[in-house]
Amino acid sequence: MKTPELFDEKNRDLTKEEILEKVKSLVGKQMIDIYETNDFNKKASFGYAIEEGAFNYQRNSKSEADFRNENIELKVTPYKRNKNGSFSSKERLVLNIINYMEEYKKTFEESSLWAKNQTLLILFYEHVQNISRENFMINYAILHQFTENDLRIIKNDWKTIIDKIKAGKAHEISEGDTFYLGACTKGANSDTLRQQPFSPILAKQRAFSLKTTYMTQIVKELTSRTKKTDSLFDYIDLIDDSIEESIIKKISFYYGYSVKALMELFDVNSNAKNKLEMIVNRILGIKRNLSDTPEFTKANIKVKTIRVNSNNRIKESMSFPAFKYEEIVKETWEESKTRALFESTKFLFIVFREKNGEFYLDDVMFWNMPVNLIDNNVKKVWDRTVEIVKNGNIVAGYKDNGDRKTNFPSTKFDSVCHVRPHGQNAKDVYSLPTIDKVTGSNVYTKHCFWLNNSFILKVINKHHENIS
DNA sequence: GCATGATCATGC
DNA sequence: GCATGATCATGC
Repeated sequence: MKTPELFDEKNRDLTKEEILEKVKSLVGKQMIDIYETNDFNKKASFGYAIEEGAFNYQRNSKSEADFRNENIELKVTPYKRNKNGSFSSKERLVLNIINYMEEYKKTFEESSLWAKNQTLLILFYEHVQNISRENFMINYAILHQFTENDLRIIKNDWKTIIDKIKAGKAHEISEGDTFYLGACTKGANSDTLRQQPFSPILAKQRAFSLKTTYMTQIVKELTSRTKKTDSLFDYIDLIDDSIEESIIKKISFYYGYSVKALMELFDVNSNAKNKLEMIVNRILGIKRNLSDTPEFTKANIKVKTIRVNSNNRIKESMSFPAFKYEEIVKETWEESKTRALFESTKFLFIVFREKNGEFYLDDVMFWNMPVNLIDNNVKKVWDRTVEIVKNGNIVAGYKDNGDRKTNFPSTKFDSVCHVRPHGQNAKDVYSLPTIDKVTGSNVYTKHCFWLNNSFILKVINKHHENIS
């Protein structure tokens, strides 16, 4: 095991060529190789082993980049293979901790973020289930510099975060606020709190980070040598450096057009089921789906088309991927998939309103769920759901037609969300951690969290009032 | 008429 | 075959 006096800080002054030379020798190496050839503690993280072992400088939390002469910051991060064979990033990439008391005084160019993270040397290793971490292998290394378009979006994201600090709302920062650059919680636990300059309320300690979805896009580019996906920027110009403004401006030009007129105008096949989304794609001039553009993938934006009936109601609530019963009972709320889903997703709502029997394009808005709703309403529903599953208490009884009635929290339980089936049919099931008391079965129909239609209506009506 | 259980349809 | 966005169907 290395002791500090053996480190040589001069290694932080290596030239770019020397750094890349060394990195080349690391690609294809397993953790165990790096531990052994560098006499390094096997319990250490891959990142530490590379910094202290392979590069022989002491790990630090300095505000300058690791390789200070070249201004290159070293990162080691995992990716994984999905069930369908594709690859995605396992985690967000954490950059530097945000000092709420200082960061707001700076311009982006002077920011701690930019000072340290202009150029990232990212080493990717594959995280594989059921193999010992010592055998994880570095498979890719890239010197990442932000493209001009990425940078414009990241600057805008940085400003969004800073604006929240300036408004005395550092405690309300959420990853869903921004597109590529997030502010994720970072500390010994989620209770690590810090002062903020414009409010007495202590805020969770957070770090700038590149969202998991942003990292996934990089992983996809590395792992697939084939097609490049449509870039949104091949079709639209960024206005005021913001995805948000650009898309709203382009779509809002067609406010008041009927679905029928838009379908004729953009030559959309009338039989298509997802015709509303197709219309939006055509308005933006995108060949495939808006949600498949790298920008929307990187920013984790879900596109949802919403129809408001003439009686000012939305017929359907909004569904999400089904949760796994066995998983959800093992999670804590803070670490749960459900919390992550609502915190990190940004929505693009495209609203069509019915008038005289026909739907008209009416509004476009980006939205993400405020943190207080996530940690109060959604948590309440989640807690109740977990309790029911844990106790084998899902089924409450049967209706006359044989349909089962459940104890899952309904729309009456909470104003924001509820739990309902979401599968191919009642036989589409996931296994239960506890046998259900009524059915005696160890499986149950897949369910998911749904946003209440009444809640969605409130969100879009409020937006409608604010702009008109 | 709505809430809730169930299911469809598409794409990978 | 399954995940996911979207919608149907009917008992209360």
